[in-house]
Order: sequence, then structure tokens, then C-alpha cells
Amino acid sequence: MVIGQRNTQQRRKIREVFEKAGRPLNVDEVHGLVREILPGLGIATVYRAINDLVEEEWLKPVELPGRNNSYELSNLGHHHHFICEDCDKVFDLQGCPGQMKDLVPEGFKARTHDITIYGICEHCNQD
Amino acid sequence: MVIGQRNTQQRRKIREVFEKAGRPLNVDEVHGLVREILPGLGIATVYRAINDLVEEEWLKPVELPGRNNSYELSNLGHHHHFICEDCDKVFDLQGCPGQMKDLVPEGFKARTHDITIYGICEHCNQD
DNA sequence: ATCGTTGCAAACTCTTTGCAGGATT
DNA sequence: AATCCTGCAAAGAGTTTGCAACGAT
Repeated sequence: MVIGQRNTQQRRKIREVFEKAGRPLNVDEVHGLVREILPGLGIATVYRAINDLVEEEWLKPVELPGRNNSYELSNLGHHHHFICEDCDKVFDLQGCPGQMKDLVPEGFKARTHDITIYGICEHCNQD
Repeated sequence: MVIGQRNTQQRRKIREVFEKAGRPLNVDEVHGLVREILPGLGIATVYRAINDLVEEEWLKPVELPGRNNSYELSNLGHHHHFICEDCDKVFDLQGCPGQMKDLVPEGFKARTHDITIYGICEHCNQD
């Protein structure tokens, strides 16, 4: 539900980890991070809180090929994602190559697009 | 297993639907299509046949954001995908905008990328 | 006091696996 | 005949839902 939410400890901490992360987080990452402070936190609570935050458009799902959804703050504008093949973390990328309409054949209508780049992140690249 | 496979009716029909489809198919689509001819076909058989075909590199998984894997013939070269938001089918696109390296920040190393375009396919666009 | 939220357990979906019978070589 | 494959059912992963107790308002 979008109205009448209560400001519980659990939901406060869940919002905090998203604000601090600066990159998309999946359900297990949120569960793990909040559990450092609230060890009893149940996974169903994380799912319910995230789904409510998506419904009220504070979070946006980041659907990535071949993996479970991550989520990020919804106020970020059009951008794309990088997946580190070493540490498996997801990062935001700035910019967009555009020209997507050229890829679409006659008769098809393009509405939007996702780009995912795979590689090695800055931190893992140092090893 | 990659060697010693047997040419069963089920596996023959599964290969046939991929050859005829001309676009990526998911497990349910394959199950549905082959069941028109072999009504007793079990879903586990479809999973096992597809996994074997992937292992021998006759098929390639098409991992798409927010949906179950589809699969396509592995001899298609670099290309991207279109998802119809109306009929939910997946189509192949020719070409690639390139310039992906420009999106990646200093310190990150890009290896490959996926592009998915969402919109309305030719057939659904006629309605 | 009300009623949204929590944790637990059960249910659901998608995929994989164990097994006994059946098909291909 | 050997052994791979099949269908079924059970088991796993990830996610959702029902419920009684709890906590925010």
C-alpha cells in the first residue's frame, strides 16, 4: 500500500542502505546489509518493503539479463548498467549511445531499451 | 552429456521447432509447440534436451531482463534482441551501435554487452 | 485502540534431479 | 543387451502470501 505506511525500524534501515549504496542492490544484498544492524530481519519483510517502495516509485526495479532483480533509487534518469563478472556487483553508467531506432526493422515500433555491459569493475581490476 | 546422444522423437521435434522458429524460444514455447505433435511430452524432457543442446553449443541461451531464458541457434553471430510488449515474443535484431567502451568509466574494463529494445512488433503494430 | 508491519511457515513458480520403465543403438 | 532417454514426482531456489503477534500512530 502506498498511503498509511508506518515508519518502522526495518523500513527505515532498508531505505538507508539504498541511499548509502550508490549502486543497485538486490534482495539478498539488502537483507545482508540490514541484518548487520537488525539481525532478526526476515527475508519476507525485505520483499514486502521493496515492493511497497517500488509501488510508491521511490525505488525502481533494475531488470538484468540472467539474474534476479536489483533495485535503485527512482530519481536517476535514463542510464544503463555494468555488471562485474568477478564480484558480481551492479554499477550505474552515465550516457547512452542512442541510435537505437536504427536497429529496429520496418514495421516495428521501439519504445525504450536496456543496455548491460559486462566486464571487470575498478576494484576487481586492481588484483 | 555431449557424446552418445540418441536421436529420439522428442529431441528431433525440439530441434525442429528451433529451426523453424527463426526467433528465440523459451522453455514453455518449446513445450507448447512440440506438444502439438507429441502431447505426452514432459516439461523435464524439454529442460534436459535444451540443456544438452546448449552444452554441445547447438543452442545459445538468450538471457533477457526480467524474464526466463529463451534459447536460439548458436550460429547467429553478434546481435541484439527486441521484446514485443504486446505479444511478449522475442525477436532478433541486426546490427549494433558500437561505442560501448565510451560508457565505461576509467578503471573499468568492458568485455561484452547486451542490448534489449522494447516496443511493439510488426504483427501487433497492425492492430 | 486501531490497523499497518513483522517473522515464520506454507504456497507458488521455475528449474533440476531421482527413479523405474521404455526406446534407441 | 546395454545404456541413454522419458515421464512422473519430489526437491531446490527465489518470491509471495496467510496468520497471529507486535508496534507505530
